[in-house]
Amino acid sequence: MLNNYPLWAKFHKHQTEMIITKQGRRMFPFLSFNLTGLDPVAHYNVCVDIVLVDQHHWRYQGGKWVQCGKAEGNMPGNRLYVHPDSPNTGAHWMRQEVSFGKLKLTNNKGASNNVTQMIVLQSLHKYQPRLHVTEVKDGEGDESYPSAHTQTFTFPETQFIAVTAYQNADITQLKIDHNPFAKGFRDNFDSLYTTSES
Amino acid sequence: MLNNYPLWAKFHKHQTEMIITKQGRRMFPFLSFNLTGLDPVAHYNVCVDIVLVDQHHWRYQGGKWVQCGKAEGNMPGNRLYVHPDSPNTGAHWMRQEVSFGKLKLTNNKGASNNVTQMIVLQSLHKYQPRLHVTEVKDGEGDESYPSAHTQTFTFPETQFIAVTAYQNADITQLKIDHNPFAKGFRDNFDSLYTTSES
DNA sequence: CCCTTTTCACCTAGGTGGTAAGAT
DNA sequence: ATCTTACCACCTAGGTGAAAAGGG
Repeated sequence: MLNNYPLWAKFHKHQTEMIITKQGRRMFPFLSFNLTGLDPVAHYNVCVDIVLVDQHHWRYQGGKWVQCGKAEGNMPGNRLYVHPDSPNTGAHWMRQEVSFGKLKLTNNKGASNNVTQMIVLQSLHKYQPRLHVTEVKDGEGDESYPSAHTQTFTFPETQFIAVTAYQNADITQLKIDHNPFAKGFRDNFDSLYTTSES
Repeated sequence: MLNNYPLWAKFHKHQTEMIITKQGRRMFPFLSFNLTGLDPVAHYNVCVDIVLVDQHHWRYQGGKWVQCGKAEGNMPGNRLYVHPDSPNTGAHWMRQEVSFGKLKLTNNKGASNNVTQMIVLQSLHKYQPRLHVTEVKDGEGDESYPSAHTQTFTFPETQFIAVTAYQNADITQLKIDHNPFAKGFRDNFDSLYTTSES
């Protein structure tokens, strides 16, 4: 049901890190799911939120992530991202993978207002994304937090630590190797075009 | 209610042309509307279709568009484009302008299946886009053609002739002057940076 | 000292009209 | 002769990690 599980697993083995910036940074890998078992003609909201895994700061020290003091409780800021296709029919959600490629992570608490594309996190804390599928009845708005009639799914492989700069070089390399937008940092431009003529 | 009326009017004075291609071409100007008077908590589909204005071929001859023979009746192919935010609440649609910047026009009849982002037209025919706002009840799908409870709006300034290459140089120049993606064809790169230091 | 922000070159992704070749 | 297609250089738009600069 987690669509790109193999990629997530590769990162998870090294403790995934996600960059957060003021203007917002996409996740990589991004969340992508296959949904089944919905009523094709009922309407659903599909959304993701991101919750703290524990109440600790984390620090990268001596090549390892270690816990370090207590977190500052729950800070204000939006942690819910509603999929842009919401609300939509069960048939729509099951037709193809449901991806969150444009979800952005930020540390800018001021961004919590009006910017529904951003989830506000604290750097150096460990987070768990969750998927929510909520059936909506006519007349309900499209912005209520999932409550009744909500199914929630959690995939431990998608846990990550929010950072403002990568700490573990293994993670950096995995990002460079797999994110198309980081292609400029790959070394594999060697033997530039051993052209078919040469 | 037509949001970018002044721009449409400029083109309309010279008889607007829209390029159609096999893989689909965006409209420029694109359709953009401000909606009012909806029930904030009801759900609506918002869509655009494009219908023939008359039953004639058109030809650009001696600097003018002239009618020329009869059209081949209504060809098959999708002429309905559902706004990607559909279905959504009245509050959503009224919150900000509703734009159709990603709607694409094509002459590829094979594209009518599966590709809901494309509207299939015949070259050298004159068309009229129409806006439809349909209230949807729970349980109805998201793909039915507007029927009952539909308001339809027609703006004559958005009429255009579909072409595979521009005929009127005035239209070409208006496109170049106003479409950001055509900036490379503007002559206004003169006096390149009369920099503040020089 | 550790963490965050800014700026940058380098990419992906894809929307323009011009032009020349192709099709009818 | 007229219309269509394919390809191109040139853009917009924006997502990367690196590196340097900034902040507490």
